[in-house]
Amino acid sequence: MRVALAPLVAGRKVVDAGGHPSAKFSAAAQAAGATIERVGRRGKYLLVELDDGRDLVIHLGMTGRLRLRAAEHVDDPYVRAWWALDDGEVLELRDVRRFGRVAVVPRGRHDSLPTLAALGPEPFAETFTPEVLWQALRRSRLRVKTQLLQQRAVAGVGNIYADEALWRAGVDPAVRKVSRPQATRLHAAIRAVLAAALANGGTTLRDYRTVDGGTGRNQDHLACYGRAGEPCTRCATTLRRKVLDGRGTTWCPACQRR
DNA sequence: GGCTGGCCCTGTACGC
DNA sequence: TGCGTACAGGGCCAGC
Repeated sequence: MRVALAPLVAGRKVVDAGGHPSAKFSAAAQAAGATIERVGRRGKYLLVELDDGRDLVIHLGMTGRLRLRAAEHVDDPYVRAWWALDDGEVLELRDVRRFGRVAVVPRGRHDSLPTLAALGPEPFAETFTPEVLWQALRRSRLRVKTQLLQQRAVAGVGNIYADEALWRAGVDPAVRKVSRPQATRLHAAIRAVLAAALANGGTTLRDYRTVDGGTGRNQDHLACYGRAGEPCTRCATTLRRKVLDGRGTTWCPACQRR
């Protein structure tokens, strides 16, 4: 997403902007008048650096999608925020379920976005090591899957990739204590699952789209998520599903023993 | 400070 | 066919 978006908007001035009146999107208008310097990313957040020392922070939520279109008016009730650029194009955040979020904050000041402020290391950063993951996980008594979703131990792992990584690592998503060898396997699994997702262009379940409007292919490569009732590809045991701390969770009761 | 559970929101699937 | 209900999910927040 960031890679596709950055060359299209960097250097462009935001001549006008607006957002849905809800608290989640109304801040979009505050970017008007600023010029986009570069586009960065932290976890699931896009950080659009503005030339006036502020960051436009965009979280796509579950169903959010950014797209560029020509300026002529298109009536789309699901556009929650928009930024008109000086080249005549409009960057739009289309988010059917309004789970996304937009904020404009002084550069690096992310206090208003607690999850971003407390975000763990990037999964492919050198600082993210098996030891770092193990130390982070053992600091809390939350279930291991819940910790992954909190983004504190590592950034960018959502529900789908948490299930996939835990399955690949052979770790029960419900455990509250992870051994060092389990953490090592989980570290490798997280990187492998995210690398595969990137290589496949993302995971398309219902509403997800890439920046150019296409769909990802990773859903065709999922080994665990969404396959409850089907045989585990590793041991042929029937995969099961349950709600864990409010999130749908699929796991193999044989491969992922406590 | 850490943890839990509820809430937001809307399209889709399913049962009646 | 049409209606009602359950479900999905990321992150915030109130309450414990």
